[in-house]
Amino acid sequence: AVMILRSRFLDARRKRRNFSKQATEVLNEYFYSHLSNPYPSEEAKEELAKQCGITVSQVSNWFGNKRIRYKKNIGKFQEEANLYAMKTALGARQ
Amino acid sequence: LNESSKPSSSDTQTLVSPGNHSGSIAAGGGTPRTRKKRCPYSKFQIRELEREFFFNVYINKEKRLQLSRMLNLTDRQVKIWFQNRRMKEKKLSRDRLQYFSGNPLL
DNA sequence: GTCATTTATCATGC
DNA sequence: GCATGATAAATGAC
Repeated sequence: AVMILRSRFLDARRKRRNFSKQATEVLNEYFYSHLSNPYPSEEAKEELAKQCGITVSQVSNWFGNKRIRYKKNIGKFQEEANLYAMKTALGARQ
Repeated sequence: LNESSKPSSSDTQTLVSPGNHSGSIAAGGGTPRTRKKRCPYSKFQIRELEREFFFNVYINKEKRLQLSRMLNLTDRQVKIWFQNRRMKEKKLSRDRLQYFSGNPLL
């Protein structure tokens, strides 16, 4: 039984699975609403992890990847940025 | 394959953009200092590093110099490898604990 | 020394 | 075929 768990643990680490649509939504909302300083605190990471159903490490990985990929090609993310800017603007109006 | 990642003699042109580590991600205006390009180590280098890591998680200066010469790495690279390896071990322990602690065993 | 990062690379999903 | 998540070198703060 232990060996089975161990092998499953190793496999779970190796295999990559995309996050849910809702999780990506939450992460993007935070990223684009903090675009001037997209570095969530440890507490914020824990809250995001809770909301998204992922681990704090996965939140850190997501923000690390997002920051570098956004910086390397801002143009590619312009549409996405406008979308979430619009979304938060409408949300604040309610 | 790749046994040499040491900047032996005059290799200092495998260097890249700065280590922008301050606040925003908008590329800071000045000081484009150089950062060494990330160079994955060979299987042989990893095997020897892991072998030493198994004996002691903290490596002393003499073994470090010895290893760096054997693997054609700088002593700084060996030092940093051990630092990163200790962090990896810590993360593995955290993940194991989280995975095997009370939760669905699916 | 630790540790949050940056950056490139690897592995997988689709 | 790239998008995406995870990992491996390398840096810097402390």
